[in-house]
Amino acid sequence: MDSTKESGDVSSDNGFLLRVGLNDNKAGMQGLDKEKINKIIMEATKGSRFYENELKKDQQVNQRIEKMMQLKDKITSQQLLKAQLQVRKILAQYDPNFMPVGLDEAYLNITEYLEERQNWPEDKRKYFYKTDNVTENGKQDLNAPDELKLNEDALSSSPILFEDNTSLAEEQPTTTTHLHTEEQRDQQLLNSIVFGTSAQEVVKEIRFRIEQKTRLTASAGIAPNTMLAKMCSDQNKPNGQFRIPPDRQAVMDFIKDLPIRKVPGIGKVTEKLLKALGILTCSELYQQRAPISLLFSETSWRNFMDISLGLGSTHLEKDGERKSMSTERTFGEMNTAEDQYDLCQELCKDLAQDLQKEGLKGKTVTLKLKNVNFEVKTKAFTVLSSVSTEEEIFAVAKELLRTEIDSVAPHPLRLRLMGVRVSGFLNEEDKKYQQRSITNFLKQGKETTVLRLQPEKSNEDHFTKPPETSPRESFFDKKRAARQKTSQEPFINEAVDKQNLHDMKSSVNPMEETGPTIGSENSNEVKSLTCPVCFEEQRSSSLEALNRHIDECLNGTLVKEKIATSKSANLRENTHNLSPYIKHKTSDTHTKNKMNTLVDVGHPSNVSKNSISNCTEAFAIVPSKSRAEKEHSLSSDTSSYLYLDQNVSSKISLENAEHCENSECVQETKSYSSTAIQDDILVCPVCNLEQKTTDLAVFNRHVDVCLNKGIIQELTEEIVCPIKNNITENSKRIGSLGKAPQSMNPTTGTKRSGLMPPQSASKKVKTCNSSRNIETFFK
DNA sequence: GCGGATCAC
DNA sequence: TATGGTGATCCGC
Repeated sequence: MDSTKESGDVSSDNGFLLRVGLNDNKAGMQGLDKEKINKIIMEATKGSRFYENELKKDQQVNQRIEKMMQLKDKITSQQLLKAQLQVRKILAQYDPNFMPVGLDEAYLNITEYLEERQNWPEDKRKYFYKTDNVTENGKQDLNAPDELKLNEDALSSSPILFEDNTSLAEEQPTTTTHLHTEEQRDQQLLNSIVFGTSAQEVVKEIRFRIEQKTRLTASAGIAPNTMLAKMCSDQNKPNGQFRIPPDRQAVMDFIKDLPIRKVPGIGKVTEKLLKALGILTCSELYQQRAPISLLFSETSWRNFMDISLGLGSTHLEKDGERKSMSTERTFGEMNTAEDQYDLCQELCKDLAQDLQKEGLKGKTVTLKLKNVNFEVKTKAFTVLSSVSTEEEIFAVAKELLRTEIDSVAPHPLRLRLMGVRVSGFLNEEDKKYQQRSITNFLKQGKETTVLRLQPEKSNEDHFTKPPETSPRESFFDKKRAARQKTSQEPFINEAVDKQNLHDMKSSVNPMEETGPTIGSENSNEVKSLTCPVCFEEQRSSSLEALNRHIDECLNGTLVKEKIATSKSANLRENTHNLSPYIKHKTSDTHTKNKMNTLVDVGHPSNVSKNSISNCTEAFAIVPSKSRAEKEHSLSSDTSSYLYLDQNVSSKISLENAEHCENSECVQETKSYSSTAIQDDILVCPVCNLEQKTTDLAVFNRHVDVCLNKGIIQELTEEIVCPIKNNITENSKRIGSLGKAPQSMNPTTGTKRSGLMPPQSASKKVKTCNSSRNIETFFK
């Protein structure tokens, strides 16, 4: 914000000097001390009517500029949006399930379309292009459809953007119906083009239509899989296409001398690492597979091998659910805590708005900081419930920021970037569940938790003032102090405590933030005392007695709950209903290694130097979202990848049994075993009692009961939603597979199965143990 | 889960 | 060319 203001001032100064100051562009004026002279002029004229008037006029011009820029942003974003829609409409005709990548790329599987097209009459494959003056340059005969690259002159000299022309011939690839005169007819025929039935032809057609419609050119790659298609699209970059036939030899020929950097997924760093091993090309990647297997992770090695063999994904995954959302900002050095908290809150506000637009609630808040030395640091914290509002996010982010500020005190944090991210989104089911449990929890536990807190005086406004440095007493303070054996980062403890407070919305101070989910009304009135842990109403009205009870409850000494150890199947349902601590994941099928045909359509009118007139204009029109995005759009491609499912030659498969092990499963196993399971003994993190059972479903149920005793009944009565997961099977694996290799391919590995609720067992459990100190705390 | 790092666009 | 912004993933803890 400051930087904007600054640059605004600077530019207006410059503008003003342009008006009043010395113009040294004239002949014979070079070499003079321009600045000095300008200074003298300014001084001399300052205060004069002329000066004032010039100033006024200059300001008016500045205002005009500002308005103009706003308008420009508006226009450009609309136009780009329109172009995007148009392109997508076209692509959908070739593959309704095409996969967009970003704003300007897409993968298509045109196998089916191609089959269908084989029998199409010529008329159905004929398109018209419109030009301003056909006769002018005589280059309109697009007679080179057999060339790999479309006649560039022809394509780029058809610069009509059919803005409002809905009767655009391109839309109706039939001939004469809308022609009125012979002349028009001849004209149209002259400007028509028929595309063939091959993949190459189809892709040419697509590119042609895109350009006619939007004036954006595109590059394309056609290959047996997405990876190859993408690399193909690079081959004839500005406004061209390239095809690798679905043939093993062709693939290997293509791959052979390809620099590894061309491979999607291999970036600057990986390139350098491999280079150090003398690996520059894909074939060298294969030759050096032995050392690579020793020097890189299993995942990386597999990925490298896939690359060197030309293997890539052959199915287009639908856009998965979003996994995180963030916002960040770069600025000139910011070093006062106050500014930093303010900015942090602003980011939270923006993020909250974005989250709410998509109706998302997440559990993990991550603060990202970049200092003036460009060093990046992230700090994350996961809450027990979820966050979505500005206040909720800020409550966490603020604490994360506070730690960082404190960590360098008394020096200031010298920041150049700050960002806030929310991840760990709840699915619909979780949302319902959380809402229920939180409301119930609060209903029942609110008063007591309020009472449990130490009185506090401050009226501090957390949102605008730097928070005090001394941690406040809170719900868990005593417990923590008593139990904490390992020394923890002070911040984390504090944050956890505060978050617990926050979760319970149990502000001691009514002036303090009160979340929207629960009002603070009556929070001072105590009618009954209910233990927030076991939800049992307490007979004694003595707060001390209650506190003692809570202590005991947390210690587990009061928990008499006996969990049945039977492994009855219906536990699965219960587990699900209560809270899905453990869920079985389906393994993603590793389909990657089929040799299929993939096409990559298009680059953007990559503003190649020779087609600038054609493309620049179109690309200058870019959404207003960010300057960076604009620049990016100016320099990159609208590529679409076409995927042809022509099965081919040798199927080189790296698949083996390990692929059955979904990486998430493995990870779950690992983390779970590191938290709750040790040597097959399950210890409830709430009551701290050893559980006799080894059945995780049973164990989970116990944890549920422990945590949500009051709510459980209600939920089990109301929600019946059987799941298919085989928990028993899963639970058997857990513990024994703790060190199973993570074998998924990065492109398919960590995608969540659409059928499965995203909350994994480990996540839930880990949430309970939500941070290291909580874990310790419970122990 | 956390934090650092890499990568794509 | 360098720098930004957003989102995803991996890896070692």
